[in-house]
Amino acid sequence: MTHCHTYIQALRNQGYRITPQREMIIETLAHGDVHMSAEEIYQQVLQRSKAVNLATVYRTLDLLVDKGYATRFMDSDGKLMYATEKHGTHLHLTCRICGNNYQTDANLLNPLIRQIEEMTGFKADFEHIALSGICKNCLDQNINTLKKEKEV
Amino acid sequence: MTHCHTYIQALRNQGYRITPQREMIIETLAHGDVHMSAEEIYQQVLQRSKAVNLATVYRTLDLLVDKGYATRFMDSDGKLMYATEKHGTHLHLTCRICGNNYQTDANLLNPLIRQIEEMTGFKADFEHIALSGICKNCLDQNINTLKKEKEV
DNA sequence: TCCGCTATTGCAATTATTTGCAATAATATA
DNA sequence: TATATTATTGCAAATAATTGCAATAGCGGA
Repeated sequence: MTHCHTYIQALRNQGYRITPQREMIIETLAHGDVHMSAEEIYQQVLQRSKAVNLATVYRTLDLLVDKGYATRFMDSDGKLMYATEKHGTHLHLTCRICGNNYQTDANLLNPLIRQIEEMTGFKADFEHIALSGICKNCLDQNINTLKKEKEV
Repeated sequence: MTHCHTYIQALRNQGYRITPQREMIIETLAHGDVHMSAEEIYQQVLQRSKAVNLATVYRTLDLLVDKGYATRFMDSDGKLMYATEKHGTHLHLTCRICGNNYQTDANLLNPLIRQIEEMTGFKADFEHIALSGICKNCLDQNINTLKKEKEV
């Protein structure tokens, strides 16, 4: 059974109706890029069928997020993006000076997630986490500027 | 020197102009609740002076985020919130079944942040991290439902 | 103190996302 | 197969956040 059908079946098992729109949206998200915006998904679904509306895309994505099958997050430009667990846990590092994104080994998250479960019993979903800060490049090049920034 | 004046001085040092609007917005965010929405900040500033506009609030908050003095994040309802480092690193756990928020010891993040710095040289800002998942309560009560969810 | 430069603001328009409601359609049951 | 129930959709309106531009004002220099 393919990736997207897992979600579709799971939703059906929970009493949700499976419409052609929902199928196409889930498929597009599950088989598309690492992360996609609602508009991107909408445009791709439109190429297959006119029988879809942007509001429906948002609603379906919301449902997937509510159910834990997808994650909604803001990218470095503050834009809303969605991702499924297909690409696993993400740990992005965004430099607020140069704007570059660095991807780091998401396995670093595993101890944290495990510790939280031990301490609280909370079972975390896969996650897409973005940490903001300053990359090594900018730290090296802007040592004087940063010093001035912190002066009070 | 008080908390909000640190940011004001730092911005001034960087050549930004300090307007009465910016002062009030920064003060409200720095001395207000743990996290606030732009609208909440706007309403509070309005009580002190009519000389402010919601667009200005958003712009000032954006500037603070760009400079690393504040964090923008989505709360459990997908609503945009802002926070300063006053309340330190936050680690929220949001249950997607009951909707409850649990706050957990943010010190758990320290090893992760340290590890990232060692591996990549990336110096992370204070953060506000929200992990989605299922809390212990719901896990206990909904064991059958969850089983059904995962059936494929 | 005055003036010039230009960052910042208010306002209105634009864009992105959400919501209400009537029409449509998925699906269970007879 | 037909029907009933009601979830879901499309559409338009509403809300939340962003952007363009002329007016305003912060602040450095003379």
